[in-house]
Amino acid sequence: MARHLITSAIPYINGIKHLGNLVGSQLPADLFARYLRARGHEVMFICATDEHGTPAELAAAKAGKPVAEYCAEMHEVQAGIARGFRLSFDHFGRSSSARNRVLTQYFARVLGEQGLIAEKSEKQFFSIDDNRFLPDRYIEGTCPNCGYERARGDQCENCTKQLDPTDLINPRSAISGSTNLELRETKHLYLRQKSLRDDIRNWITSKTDWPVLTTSIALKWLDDGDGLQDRGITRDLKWGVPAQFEGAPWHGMEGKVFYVWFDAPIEYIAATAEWADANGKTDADWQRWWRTDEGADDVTYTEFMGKDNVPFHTLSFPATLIGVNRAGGAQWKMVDYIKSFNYLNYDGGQFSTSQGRGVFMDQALSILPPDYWRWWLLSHAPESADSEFTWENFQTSVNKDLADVLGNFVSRITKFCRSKFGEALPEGGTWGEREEALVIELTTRIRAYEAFMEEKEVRKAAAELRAIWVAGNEYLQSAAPWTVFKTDTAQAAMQTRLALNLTRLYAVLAEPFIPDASATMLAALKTEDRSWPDDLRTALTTLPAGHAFETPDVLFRKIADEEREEWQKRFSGIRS
RNA sequence: GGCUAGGUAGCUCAGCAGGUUAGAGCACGUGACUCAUAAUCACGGGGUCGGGGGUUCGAGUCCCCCCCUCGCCA
Repeated sequence: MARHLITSAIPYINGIKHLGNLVGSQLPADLFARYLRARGHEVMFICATDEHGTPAELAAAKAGKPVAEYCAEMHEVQAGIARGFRLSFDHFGRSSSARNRVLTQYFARVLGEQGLIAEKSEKQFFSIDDNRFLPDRYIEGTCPNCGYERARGDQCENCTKQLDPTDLINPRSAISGSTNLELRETKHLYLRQKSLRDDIRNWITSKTDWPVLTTSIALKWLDDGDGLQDRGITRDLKWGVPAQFEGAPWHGMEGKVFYVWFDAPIEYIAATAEWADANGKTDADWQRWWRTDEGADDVTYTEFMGKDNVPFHTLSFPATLIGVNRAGGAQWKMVDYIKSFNYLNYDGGQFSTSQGRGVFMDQALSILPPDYWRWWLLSHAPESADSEFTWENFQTSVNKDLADVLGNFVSRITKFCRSKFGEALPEGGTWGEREEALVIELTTRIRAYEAFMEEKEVRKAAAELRAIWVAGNEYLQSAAPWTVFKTDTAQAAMQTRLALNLTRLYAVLAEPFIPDASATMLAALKTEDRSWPDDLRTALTTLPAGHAFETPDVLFRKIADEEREEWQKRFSGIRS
């Protein structure tokens, strides 16, 4: 019995995420959380929406709504889709919550008191017509290097040259197109990460069991070029956590907010506090997950994210926590393991939110139930390298694995039993060599499955689970109760009873991957016994002779070629 | 240009403290079975492990060079 804190990278608020986002963080995190719960561990699984920043303000303006209202609505939309995919968050929070505002300001204050925050003055473009400062990438102009007329202030997309907004010829606002810009002096806070470089490096290098993908990205940022740079943690915006507050160790930050990447990871903690608020718990109840001085010592904390999020989770957020812990007051839990993922590509190119390319979460649910997506995405998770979604692969994988191997197993044994013995587990017969051999094989495979799940080796766990399903079909095929029935009814009864117990076992083992089908299987077997198969002999005799069941409908219908072709066409275009 | 990861059967991938005839799933072929969602099970064909050198008794597995893909950074 252990305590596991699990967080998934928090999705940005301005729209519905695509399947690549889902498989890179929320879905594998959910798999892990469900598995650990099934094993009887205490789990706190946290996610949230990341709501601050310029993109949210602009999206709200485009929708003609106040930004707070827009975020509240989009949060509900994303929460609904998460439920649709059966993501089992203990809490799905909001980075715009009061809890996050308080915590973010608290962390900033302590960092300031520790001398880890510097004030810097700099010049930034202010758009008079938009009445706002413009982030680098929201300024467009002519590239001084290649003459491309739509270069962005951070980089020219045409010649890839890195730019400073002031380099641009004829700069204009990307929001309104206005050229009525002026450079204004503005003051910002910087997190002095540079001074924490050695602490961060020591911490990273102590994590010898992390995926190379995670540590190599972190070390690269630590050491490349001039090494880790101090990072601006405030912005000239209205929508965010106010940077000037009572007790702040600085002045003159009125009208400024913390940068979205400063408050977003703090939301992991805040969302746990939101969980406590929403469930009538006390501060101590959430602090025992995050405060090592308040009982979080025995917590194992695992983060899930796509590779683009790694720098923030290996450098900026740890820098914040190291700095605050240094103050000697509250001691905050740092991550124990970061599971990072590569990208999922779509049919020969990239998924793209901005271009609307690929399949988005709401669209996916509108054409097929969540288990189909969960199974395909997890069994093809981009762990060792980028992987690719194609409709053909999706169709054959899902039809073969779910419909033929698992679904048909359940179908054939329940229907066979119903026609020969009726809808209750039949009595009689004794185990022989074939059954003993099955116990040995399943024991080996289930122990391997457990190991892969604990190591968060998602694809390998999926492959092992599938092999466990196949073992059931092999058993039935060689036992052939339909033939045995003709000469030895009792023996056929034993074989049937065993196979129906296998069905319960499959429901328990597969629950982290395909929770809906798992629930359907248990309901059909009229049992709520989800006990984990520590001992296979026990697991395969859990349902006794005489136990009634219901023959379920088809568990997974197959995807037809015509459907696949239609979807292929429908999703090849651009989402509006 | 620098760096990370990768280039293994038609497809998706595993393998690598270096060691007998290189593995899995899908696809393909043959057979078995008929309980089942035209499902299942068995067997089989198929790879000069990106290319070239080197170390070694022996190299997808280590070293060097080159080519290609993806990403990050400059």
